[in-house]
Amino acid sequence: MSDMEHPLQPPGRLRALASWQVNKVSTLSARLTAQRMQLGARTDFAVLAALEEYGALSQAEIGRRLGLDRNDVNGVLNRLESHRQVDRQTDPTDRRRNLIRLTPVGEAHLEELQRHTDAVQDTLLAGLTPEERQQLSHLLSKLLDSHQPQSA
Amino acid sequence: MSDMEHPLQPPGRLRALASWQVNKVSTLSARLTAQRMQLGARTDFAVLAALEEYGALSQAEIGRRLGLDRNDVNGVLNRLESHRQVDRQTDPTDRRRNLIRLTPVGEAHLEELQRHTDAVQDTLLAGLTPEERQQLSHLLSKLLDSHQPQSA
DNA sequence: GGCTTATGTTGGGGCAGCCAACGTTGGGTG
DNA sequence: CACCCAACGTTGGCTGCCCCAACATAAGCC
Repeated sequence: MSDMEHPLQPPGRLRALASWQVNKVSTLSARLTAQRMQLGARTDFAVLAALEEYGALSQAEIGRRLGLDRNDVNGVLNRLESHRQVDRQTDPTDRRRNLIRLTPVGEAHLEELQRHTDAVQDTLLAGLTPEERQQLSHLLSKLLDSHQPQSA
Repeated sequence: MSDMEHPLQPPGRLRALASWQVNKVSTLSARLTAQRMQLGARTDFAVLAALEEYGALSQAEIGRRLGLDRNDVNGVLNRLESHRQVDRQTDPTDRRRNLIRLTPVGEAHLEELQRHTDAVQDTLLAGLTPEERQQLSHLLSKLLDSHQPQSA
């Protein structure tokens, strides 16, 4: 072996850094996602999932639940609405709000994205045992929960 | 209390998704970072750390070790060089390469950034016990290692 | 000598998070 | 009631990060 190729490892100051690791895993996940679908579909998936689980929501409420900025929610909805995946109409009981509703087209799209998402998930976590996956998810959940007002 | 504020939880389809969780933790980390330093300082820190640990490197090698694009490495180095934190000169043994060297100014800056980074780290992981932090870091390392050719 | 490869550089595209501002609407208070 | 404040949707813009394409130069290989 002698002094074969350098391992090309990142410096130790970074290897130990949780924020660095998380960043890398995040972009890795983005890369894997881009191989199977449009990158922006991740946000679409999140919004559609929120509507499917909670029914009609206002744009601000979507943003709060997903940790997204109001502006960005607006942009996503414009795209979804143009594809008829979502229905947008002013709330009669509060004319400031827009009530966003999932259409059948949107539901179908949600399920399709779910399949792609699951596939990405499997690829991403391929190196971990089922127990480790569960552990990782649990730790991340706990971390996120500890930062309650993760507004946006 | 009755039916106080909705929990404002994200939909279940996302809560269980490792890629979603990782994304959220990553942006959370970015937010915490932005409170203490320039956002771009994260990449500066990475580059400076690589130079400090491995000595003089070429730009391409920096990119490979950190998982950064050659172009972006170039941009960072332009900034670092303009601040005299880094020294750039063509490698006499291979005139294609630029040998990048850390200057004393750069070393000082690295240590300063290290302090800020540690503080961010503590805030980010505040909700986890030391054992959990170690576990999380270990799992993320294993995940990253399982995707060897994480080129850039 | 020619071929391929690597390197640095320039320029550009796209996504994501964020902030500021505006007009509209509701809720509350005087 | 008039008034002020808070929330909402919308527009526009900025920054960081990842990525791709192209080019000229320089090394290495046959």
